[in-house]
Amino acid sequence: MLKNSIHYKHCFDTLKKSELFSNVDNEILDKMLELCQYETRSKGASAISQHQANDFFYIIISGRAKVSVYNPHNGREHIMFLLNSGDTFDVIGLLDKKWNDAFATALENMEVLSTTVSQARQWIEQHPEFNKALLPYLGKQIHLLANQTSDLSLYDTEARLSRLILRSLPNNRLTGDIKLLNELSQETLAAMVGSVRVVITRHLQRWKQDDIVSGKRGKWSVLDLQALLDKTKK
Amino acid sequence: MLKNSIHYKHCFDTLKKSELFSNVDNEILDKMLELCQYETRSKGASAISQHQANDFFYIIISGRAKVSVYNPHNGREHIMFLLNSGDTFDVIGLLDKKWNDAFATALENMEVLSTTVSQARQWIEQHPEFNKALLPYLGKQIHLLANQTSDLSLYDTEARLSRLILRSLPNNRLTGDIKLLNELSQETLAAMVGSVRVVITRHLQRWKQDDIVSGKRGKWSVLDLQALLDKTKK
DNA sequence: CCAAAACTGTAACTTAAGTCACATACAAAT
DNA sequence: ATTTGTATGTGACTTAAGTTACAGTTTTGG
Repeated sequence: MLKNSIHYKHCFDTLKKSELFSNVDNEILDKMLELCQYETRSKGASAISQHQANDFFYIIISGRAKVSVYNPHNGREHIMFLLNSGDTFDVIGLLDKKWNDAFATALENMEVLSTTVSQARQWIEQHPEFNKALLPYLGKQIHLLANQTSDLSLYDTEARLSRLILRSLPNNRLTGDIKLLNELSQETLAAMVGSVRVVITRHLQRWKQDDIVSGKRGKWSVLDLQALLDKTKK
Repeated sequence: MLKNSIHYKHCFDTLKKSELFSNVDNEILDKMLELCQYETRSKGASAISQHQANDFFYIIISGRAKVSVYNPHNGREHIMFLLNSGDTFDVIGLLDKKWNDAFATALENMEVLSTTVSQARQWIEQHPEFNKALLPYLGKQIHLLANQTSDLSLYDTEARLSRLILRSLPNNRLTGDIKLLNELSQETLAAMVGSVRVVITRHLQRWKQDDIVSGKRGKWSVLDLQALLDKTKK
């Protein structure tokens, strides 16, 4: 991307606010941006496919994406990560060469910066100070995966759904509207907790009967936080 | 550990053969070893407990350990990793500060090197060249977790068990004795695939009836590799 | 070498959580 | 406004995979 691009400042500022790049020196960030392409993806587009995996590396400027794996034999999908502004795809693929099962799909219209995986790898090698941000970022990803693994193995669908919801609540506001529930379809929620749509609907309706949540169809609120907490511990 | 310790050479040689430390310069490895304590753990001992997590960092010299999470409400365990000679616990805890759910237990008598987490972090910061080994090592851990997540979410217990077995087969020898099955109890296998012991027994006996495997009680062999492969794809 | 402990095999039973099918409700588009 | 498509709510049915219980077998440790 050329520095005089109309998108340049926007991208620069976004990265400056991100966890991964905020501490990178301005001049170095400038150089990095020059190596990237500014691209857009429209809702539903797969940002990268299984087949071209490992060829490109993306940094998200705006819009959300899901990273998922599929089982072709029963058509089910599992969503491993939701990616937001400042996130990358696929940082895991930078670490070694064997990550090709997952792929990303745009949930909304997106702006991304793209470069090649080898270029990104080079960049990491040449900027060891970047590891100060990279290692904690990787740590977060690992925690997310570890949580999913333990949830899937140790808890039932009701507990997993309540855990997902509670984890997504902003720390300061422990009740009221549930952003997560209201922004993602039940189908998507199901794919995030490793279940299917009907089961999610069932739990939500049951909770509604028991006055744990209220609302319907994309307008939910938590009424009884403690009850929801109890559900996570079965 | 003092350089004249009787364990010194043994430890040094082990690390020299490990993925993570083999490329560290001898002199630097010497310095590192000086900062570590040589300790032993007997079978069944928890190498580290949930409560003291993040205080100590261990490098395994000999013996195996499991890293697991528990659900206290139903008593079930899930094994996230098996650790071998050259592995560390907990490398994930080095990345950030929020990893305290998992704990390690010795499956056999073990020799370990211990140091503090802050010391290990310092060491990483002071030796950025170490990242060349660390990043792929982290990549492996992430792949393992990602595989577990997708297996748990997308496949049934039979597929998960066959996947575990097939992944553990040495690449060169695709049939014959199954090392993994024969060294781990069915209870342990169950905890690795996110199921319970009886279900594992059921599948194994069913496979035996169908001439896919043969043997019993810790002496199993694969008879029909293709059939086992087919099981992974349901 | 023997007793205790741990592991394995099997059966009967229960249930969470799938599948399938369809009606309804809302949203987007022309 | 009407149509088209997507998302949601609900019921009937099926089944994988849990739970419990117990007997037989092998290993371990004193």
